[in-house]
Amino acid sequence: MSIRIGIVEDHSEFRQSLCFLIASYSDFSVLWACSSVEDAWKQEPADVLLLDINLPGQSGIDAIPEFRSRFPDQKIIMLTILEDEYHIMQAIRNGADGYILKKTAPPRILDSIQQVYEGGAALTPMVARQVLAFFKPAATVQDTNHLTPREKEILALITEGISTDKIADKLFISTQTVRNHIKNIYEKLQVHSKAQAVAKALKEKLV
Amino acid sequence: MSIRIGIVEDHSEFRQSLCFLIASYSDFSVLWACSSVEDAWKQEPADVLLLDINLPGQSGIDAIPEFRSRFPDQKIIMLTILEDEYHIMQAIRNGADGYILKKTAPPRILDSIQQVYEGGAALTPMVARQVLAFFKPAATVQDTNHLTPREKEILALITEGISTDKIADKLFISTQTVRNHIKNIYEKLQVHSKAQAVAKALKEKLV
DNA sequence: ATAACAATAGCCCAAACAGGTCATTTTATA
DNA sequence: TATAAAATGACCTGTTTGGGCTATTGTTAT
Repeated sequence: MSIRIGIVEDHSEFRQSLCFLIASYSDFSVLWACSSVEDAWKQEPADVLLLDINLPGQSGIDAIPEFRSRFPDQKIIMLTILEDEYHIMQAIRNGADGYILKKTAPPRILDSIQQVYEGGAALTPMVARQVLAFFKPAATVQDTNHLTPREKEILALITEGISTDKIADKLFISTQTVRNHIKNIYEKLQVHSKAQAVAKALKEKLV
Repeated sequence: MSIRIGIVEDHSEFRQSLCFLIASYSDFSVLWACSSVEDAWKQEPADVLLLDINLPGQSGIDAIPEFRSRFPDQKIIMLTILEDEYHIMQAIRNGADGYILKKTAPPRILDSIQQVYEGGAALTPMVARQVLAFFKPAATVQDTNHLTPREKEILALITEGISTDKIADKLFISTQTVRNHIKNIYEKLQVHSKAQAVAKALKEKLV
């Protein structure tokens, strides 16, 4: 069974090229292709949606939430020429699973579709760079200084809801050791359970 | 001129494999390969550095800032088996240009090196997904609506770190009832422990 | 060299928790 | 007035956690 793709792209030439490209691989098939968000509502859900931003009528970015609520399982990849921070971040905040540029080499576009279909996210390298840039100035002035690196690491894993045993597996140390670290964390944070530790860590941005 | 690569990887077998892989492409060459951060300081700057996280001595993540200040032009790609949020975000905050998993197919590893060398960033799809997840806080407002008022109330108390028994006392209902509510909350939030419930509630502002 | 700290690992016990199934009552609303 | 949803309560089982200990190995700083 091939991955069924929906295309929303108003530039007819590029839309045609995409269709030909996709049709030339047996793993992919074009379920439908249209030129506006409004037309897309009349279509059945695809596995993966290739969505342009600049469209006649509603913008592709603004349509993401509605696509998601109508067809929660349909993955959404933005395929656009826009590579500015504003559009990238808006798309991501609205829930896009991928953001790739039209100038991307055809095989890479198909790679991205495959990756997103498999549950990953796909970002063109230059887009990925801008996304990562958002995290650099962080440097979170942490009050956690009294927590050792190992303790911070374990607290972060607890905050992800991972059990003591799983943390031990992940860090390649014994369960006992993890439990000791947890006890020390509790003492430093003045809490008595994982739920409290998670609350404190998240509320005070220790993680 | 080929892209000169530095490798810091303590697992000798994997290090060898990487060297062979890279050597088999004319566009890439291994400038040096060593097994610890400490050894890496003795090497000359590479174009792109493949850096493991779990290493004897200093962790690859902690070494990123020093690599960056010593050799600002050297790109850094984390190449690791760790795919948890904590390590990913730490690496990004510290300034990594890429984060890919060791299980990545060899051609994709080389793709990533090329992309990073060209000024982009490279993220394995599953890593990209976790990074993007950081930007969608809203979206889940809907999800809270299916929690009943009583469930929200109890979730809030759990988030304060109060035990099941104490919650029962506070609400003048039996411990069993509280436990049933908690079970229902777990099912609706798709979690399996209080720590996870607190994390989800706080991260998605359900409380 | 010695003290302090971090990270590792183990033991025991009691309390808390998670998962499963079932049943009753109240409340809202179609 | 059916009926669906919410809130209440219970039993059983096995797992996880929290708190109390001790102890070894490194590393760091005095």
